[in-house]
Formats: sequence, C-alpha cells, structure tokens
Amino acid sequence: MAKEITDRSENYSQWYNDIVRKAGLAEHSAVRGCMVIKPTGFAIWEKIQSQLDSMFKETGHINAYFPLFIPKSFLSKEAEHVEGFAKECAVVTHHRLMNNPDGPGVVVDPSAKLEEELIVRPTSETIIWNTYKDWIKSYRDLPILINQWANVVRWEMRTRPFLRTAEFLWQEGHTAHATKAEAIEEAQQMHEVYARFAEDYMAMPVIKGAKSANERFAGALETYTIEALMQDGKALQAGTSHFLGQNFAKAFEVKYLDNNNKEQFVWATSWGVSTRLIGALVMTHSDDDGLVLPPKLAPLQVVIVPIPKPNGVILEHAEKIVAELKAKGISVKIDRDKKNRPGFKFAEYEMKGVPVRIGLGMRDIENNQVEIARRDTKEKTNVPMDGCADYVAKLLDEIQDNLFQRAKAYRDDHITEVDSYDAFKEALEQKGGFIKAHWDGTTETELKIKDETKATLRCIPEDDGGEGKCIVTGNPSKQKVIFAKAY
RNA sequence: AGGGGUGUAGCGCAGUCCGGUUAGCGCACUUGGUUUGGGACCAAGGGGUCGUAGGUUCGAAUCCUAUCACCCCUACCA
Repeated sequence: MAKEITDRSENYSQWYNDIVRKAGLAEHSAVRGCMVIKPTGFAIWEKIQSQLDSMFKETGHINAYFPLFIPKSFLSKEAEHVEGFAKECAVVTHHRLMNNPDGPGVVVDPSAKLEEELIVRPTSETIIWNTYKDWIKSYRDLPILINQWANVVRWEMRTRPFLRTAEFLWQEGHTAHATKAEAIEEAQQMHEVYARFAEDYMAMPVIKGAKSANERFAGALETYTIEALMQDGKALQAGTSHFLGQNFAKAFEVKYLDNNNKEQFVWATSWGVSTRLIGALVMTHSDDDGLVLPPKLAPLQVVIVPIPKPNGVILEHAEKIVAELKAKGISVKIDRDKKNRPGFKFAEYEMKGVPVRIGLGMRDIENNQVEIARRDTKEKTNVPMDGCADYVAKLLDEIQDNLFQRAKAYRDDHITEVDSYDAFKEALEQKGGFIKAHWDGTTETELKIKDETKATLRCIPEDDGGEGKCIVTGNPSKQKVIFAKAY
C-alpha cells in the first residue's frame, strides 16, 4: 500500500499540491509562477469552457478576441482601474534580441526600445473600450455582448497551481448598453449564470451576493460574486460580474446618439471566471485518496478494468458495454494494460478521480454481472451485465447529485450566525467557514475586522435576515453579511 | 513583500557539518521469468554536467560569493 497523497488533516496545502500533481492536472514549469496545464487538467478546462460557452451563447453573447498587449497609456485613463492593477503588470519594453557581443547567447537589443511600453493584459477593459469607441455611434449599435477566452498575466508574488498563477486562462465578457438598468440587469444575469454553472455542473454550492465597496473590482460601481467554501474552511471567490457604470465610457469617450439625437455615455459590464475554478473543484470534492470529480466535468466518466488482465473473452464483453455507454453519451475507456495488477489500477483511477469504475473478470462473466465502484463513496456493487449501462447512467447522475448534497451539507454546517464580536472571533477560530453577522456598512469597520481577525467581507448576500446592530460598533445594520478567511 | 525551509536520476531521499577513487538507496522505467478479484515477486539492465554562474583548492555535491526556482507560515490578489 503505497500512499502517495498527504492527508488533508496532516497538511492541507500539501494535500492540494499532491492531488494537482498526482492526478496529472498540472506541474510547475521553468517559468516562475507559471504552470504547465497537463492534458487531464486541460480536459477539465475544456469541459468548463464548452459548458460556459454554450450558456453565454444562450444569453445572446458572441466571442471575439482582443490583443494580448495594451499600450501603457490606456491603463492610465481610468484612475481607479490602474490603481487596482498597475503594481502587478508585466511590461514589454523592447522588440528585438541580438547576439551577445561580449559572449555566447543573446541579449536585448538596446536600439530596439519601444517608444511606448506595452503591458501584458491583466484584464482587457481598456483595450476593449478603446475599440468599442469606434464601434458605437448610435443606440442602434447597442447592446454589444462580447466574450473572449484568453490568457492574462498578473505578476503575483506567491503562486499556487490554479488558485493563483502569474499567467492564467479565463473568459472575460465585456458588454455595452444604452441604459443603466439594462447594464445592471446584464451583470446580474451573468452572476446568475455563474451560480448555476457552479452548482449544476461543478456540484459546488455558492453564496451569491454583492461585494462591499472595499472588495469591489477596481473601476466597478457594483461587483457581484459567487463565494464557495473549501474543505479547510476558507472561502474562495469563484466568479465575479461587474456593473461598471459609465467609468470606462467616460475614460474612453464612448458615446452614442439616442433616439432624441442626444449624446449619451454608454453603460458597461464585465464578468469572468478563470482556471481557478479547477482549484475550487479539487478543494470542494476531493479526499485523501485523490481527486474526486463531478461526472459532468470529468474528462473520463467510466473506466473498465479487466480482472485480472485483459483477455479475448473479457474484452469482448467490455467492448459491448463500451458501445452501450457511448450510445448514451458517456465517456468510457477500457484499461488494456497488461502489466499492472487490478489493485494498482483501482488506486490509480481513484487518485485521478474517474467517477465510475467497472471491474470485469471471468468470475463476473460466468455470473453474468459486473462490479461497479463509485468514486464518491467508494461503494462497490455487483449488477447484472444486461442493462448495466442504464445503471451507470443513473449512477453518474446520482454521483453528481451526491457530490453537490455533500458539499452543501458541509457548507451549510459551516455557516455560523453570530450576534457579537466575541462570538464572531470564536466561530472563526473554532470552526472557520462563513460567518454571518450584522455590519454597519462602513469600510472602516470592515478593515478593523480584517485587521484583527484576518477575515474579509466576502459578500452581502441577497437573502438578508433583516435589520440589526453591527457586531463591532453597535451602529444600525441593514442586514447580515458574510465574512470568512479567504483564498 | 516579511519569516522559515529545500534544490543530488521521472518521483522521494542519503551523502554536505569535517573537501579525497568510478556519487549511492527506495519507487518508477527496460528485458526475461513467476504471479494475478485492492497498490505482486525474483533476476539482469538503462538513466546524473549534484539548480545555475563565478571563486578558493593539487582536488568541490561538500567550503565562499552571487543568482534562479520551489515549498511552508504571514501579508496581497481571481
């Protein structure tokens, strides 16, 4: 029994790193802060992409692509925006290399200095709004509902695979609207889409809400967030949708003529989720034996393991099952390896998070049955070979549902409502997770709490519990809000 | 960014303090054989500029300097 993954209780961070590596999701690259997303990890991203993309299309959005490089001057145009990102940007200063005159290798050609430096996009609001300026003249040009799938770079000091890397993949939607109400509605709609995706596909329960002024996206008037809870009791912001008001329209002079022939500034939104979702997926469902994936996002849903090894008779039966499963749109493969023994393979597929494993040996064939093991509970059942594809199809749905219910039970169990600052601190210390408390609405109080407890205001949820008194200042509070230590 | 730690074969490590033949071990890999319903065993092999660059020395994985990367804990962020 070779244990390859550190237990969560022993070292949670190490557990996470072990899973990312042992399940083949990603590995460190030669470039500081940048990871190689390996085929399995990327296949999960492709699943996420394709589902989200179709949800974006359903809500009327189309894809486009804007440049990786942004002229430095663009970032100076929206004061708050630049404040939020300037410190962590990669800057391109030259456009040519030359042979090193003093030795081997190449050096930057000093004569190839750019007149204006280019910033590697940390997000694309500026280059996109600079473009929209030319696209929008009339109310008839609105709305513009564009999304782009892209990579972005934020020069983070400390990085962790998927959760925080210098370069990451994401999608960013950027929409332009004639009215404030329409833009707000758009931001809320995409917030809803993210929540639905998280719960229905990732099987990850989220709390929906708005960010406080302090936690808002730089340049936004309102930021909507979905907040998930990881198994170590820390919150993870999984997707944000921003109502940007007219800040970018004003900075880039994006105006349109309304039907009264009057010039108006355009209203904007932006919204995004990133490869961080893969980190969220890992930390929501996985256990000490390895990765656990919800069937809807698992690159491989079923594996058939011939026991003890493949032979003609076993493979013949296995192929039949494969055909039946594929007919149902289920992804499946037969393990044709002859070297390793079943026990090794079982452990291996569990580590890699394949939701369902079918064991098939001569004994099964004699009894006209297969052994079906589910990854989420590790239960094994013998089921009749005839109709086993139906059983598997139902089981995949059941696993998807069970993962959500399990995560939700954990999450709900880790929402603590408190009415005093002492209780707040105690809950945070003893239990972690989300803490629901009255807050007076001031940044000052929020920062005091953060400073004293390390907990941040995650969101102001939609379902408020009514008015009360702030746990810190005793001042009137409109509703309870959610605090947590966060990633 | 602050504190702590680690870089020796794909992975995990010993050797470093106290310099000295040809740099070892376990797993993984290759080949052959025996096995086979929860991480098999035996045997024979392959794989290393000891993170990188300088320096000290007759001689450096080992000492010195610089540098890079990664991990853990804080701080910051998607």
